[in-house]
Amino acid sequence: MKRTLLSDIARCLGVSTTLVSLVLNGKSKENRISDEIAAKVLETAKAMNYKPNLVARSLRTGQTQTIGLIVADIANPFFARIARAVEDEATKNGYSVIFCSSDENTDKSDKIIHTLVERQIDGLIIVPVENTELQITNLKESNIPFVLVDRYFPKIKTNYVASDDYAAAHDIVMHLIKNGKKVIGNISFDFDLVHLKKRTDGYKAALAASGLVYAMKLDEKVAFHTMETDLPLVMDRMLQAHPDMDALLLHNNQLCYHAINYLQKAEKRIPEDIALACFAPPGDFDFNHWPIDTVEQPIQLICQNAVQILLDEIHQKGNPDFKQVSLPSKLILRFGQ
Amino acid sequence: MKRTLLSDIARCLGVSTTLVSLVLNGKSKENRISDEIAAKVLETAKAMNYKPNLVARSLRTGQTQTIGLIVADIANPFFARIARAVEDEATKNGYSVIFCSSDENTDKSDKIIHTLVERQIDGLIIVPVENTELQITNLKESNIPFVLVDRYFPKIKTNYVASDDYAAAHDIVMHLIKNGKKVIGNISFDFDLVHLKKRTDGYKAALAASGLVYAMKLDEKVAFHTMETDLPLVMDRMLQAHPDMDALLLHNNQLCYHAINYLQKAEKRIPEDIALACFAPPGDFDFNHWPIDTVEQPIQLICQNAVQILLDEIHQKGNPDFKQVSLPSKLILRFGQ
DNA sequence: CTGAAAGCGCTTACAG
DNA sequence: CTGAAAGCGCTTACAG
Repeated sequence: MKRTLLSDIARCLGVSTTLVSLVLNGKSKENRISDEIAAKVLETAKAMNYKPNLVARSLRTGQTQTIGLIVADIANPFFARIARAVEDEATKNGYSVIFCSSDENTDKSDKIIHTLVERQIDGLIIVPVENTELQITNLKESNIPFVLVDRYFPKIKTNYVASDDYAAAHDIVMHLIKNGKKVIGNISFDFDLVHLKKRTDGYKAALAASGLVYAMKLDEKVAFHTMETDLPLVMDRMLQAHPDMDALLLHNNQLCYHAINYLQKAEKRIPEDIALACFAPPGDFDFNHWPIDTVEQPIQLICQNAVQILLDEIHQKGNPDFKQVSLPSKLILRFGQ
Repeated sequence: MKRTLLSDIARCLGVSTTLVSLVLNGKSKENRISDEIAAKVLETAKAMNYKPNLVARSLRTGQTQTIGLIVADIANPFFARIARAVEDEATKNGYSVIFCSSDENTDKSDKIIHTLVERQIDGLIIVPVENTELQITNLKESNIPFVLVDRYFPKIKTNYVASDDYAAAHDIVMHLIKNGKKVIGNISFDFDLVHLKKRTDGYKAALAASGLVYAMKLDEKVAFHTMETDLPLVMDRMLQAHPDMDALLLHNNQLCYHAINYLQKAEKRIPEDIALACFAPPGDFDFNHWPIDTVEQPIQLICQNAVQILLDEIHQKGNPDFKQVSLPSKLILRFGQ
């Protein structure tokens, strides 16, 4: 069955395509099109099952009503939630979203950005990979609106929406301390990304504020792609240097799962012997057997803000001021007081 | 900075856009374009940082190199994995993917399909919602290639790739029985979808094959959107009717989390008092404290197959035969033998 | 109140 | 070996 075109409707009614286009786009009033003919157009379009070709419209208007979303890995629940939140906010505004996974890989990130730009997306929501400052700078120069999310580069002036990692790390470590923990470790990733650095800074600040000493051997990093094998080695090292370690802050939920695994094998009790706290997607530890403190980032709010900022910029091109938003996380404290 | 067009390159070199287009699309040889000029075109395109406008190309060729993906909820880890697997296979073949969440809602599914069709996607991968037979039939008539995934409608002839739910349910219940369980419950969703029915059929078959009686009060369903509150009520009813219930098959992982919760409150041991088995995304219970049997569907294989079938159909339009694939799941048995 | 015509940026028969 | 021209299906000044 051939698809109906604007011109089919026009021919069928003996009017111009201009007329039909105007009516179907709800511009009858502004163009003083008679109610009678407008009604007939609407009716005929429906009867002929007309569906506009959005590609043609896009070529003409220069707008695709599509935004690109770049995350590290859509299969990871944290990014899956970001995707959903972006989708909802975009859909509400008539936009669709094309997603791509960067796998924290610089080259892949570069390719993805190019593809998305060639596809003429109207804007981009990006969870940036480390060492992509140049890609982001180039993007700025090409005048394509974008908003960084979850992470950002302090040296580049861009829009971004992130969460308050420093405060969250500080506060959750304070909770550990308040519950008697004194030798607290910190495990991050070896990414050169500022949000991780801020978490570590927050951790350090909490120690300092409580008069606890900071020990280098309790402040470690693992490689993201090999965390499963790295984590036990790191924990071995930490416990060897500080056998009295009694709590641990982990920079994401997967690290925490591996830590649980490690502690079970080592027959340490959680949280009595070693308490765990980590950054995790909302709800992630709700059904976990062990009471683990988590920092839940306000994903939905972050994405709503990000999409809104993006759409604002799309609609008033050439806006020179950047929006930089930091939203508070939620602490879920599952043990002690 | 203005974007470079084909015509800019042509003008710059004093050749036609035809020439430039042919070269950039790697058709120099077929059109016997001199190596010299081809090289110059390539060089200039690079120097001018040319990025083709894929929207214009799409309008001309009638192909968008985009596939639409409709899942129930991209934030759900199961569907997030589907998204990732689809993305990888699509990207490998030069396609991008637009995703949409249906929320198991018929109207939403209808809207999404329309939007995607208007956007001229070349094909669709769909996890269909219940009661959308009509939508799927209409899609067939509009000649847009599509493949159903995870679920399908037995009454409609379409492409689909699913997993062998009957065998998986049968086999995992057999494992419960083999380990001494005799009063086994089954909790599904109240969706009118055949894959769920097959799971229940497999459950029944395992009971029958083992000489265990099937009890209606042990075979229950909950409403998807209210499972959290429904599940405890259902389990109350089951245990009231059969206080000796010693195992339970749950049709997805979330149900299982709520069941764990329930059993902990009831101070029942897992698996000694009541063993649990469920369908779950790969790896989902790897870090769980309780040894729970899971059926892991071969998501990656399903999606690779689905995308391949879709692309085959896109490239040889009017292909009349439907591919219907059922792939074996993997059983992860975590207790007993 | 309505229509003829140009144009978005490509690709691709067709001609030479 | 290369180019002029049509056309994909819309939207939108512009004219009347």
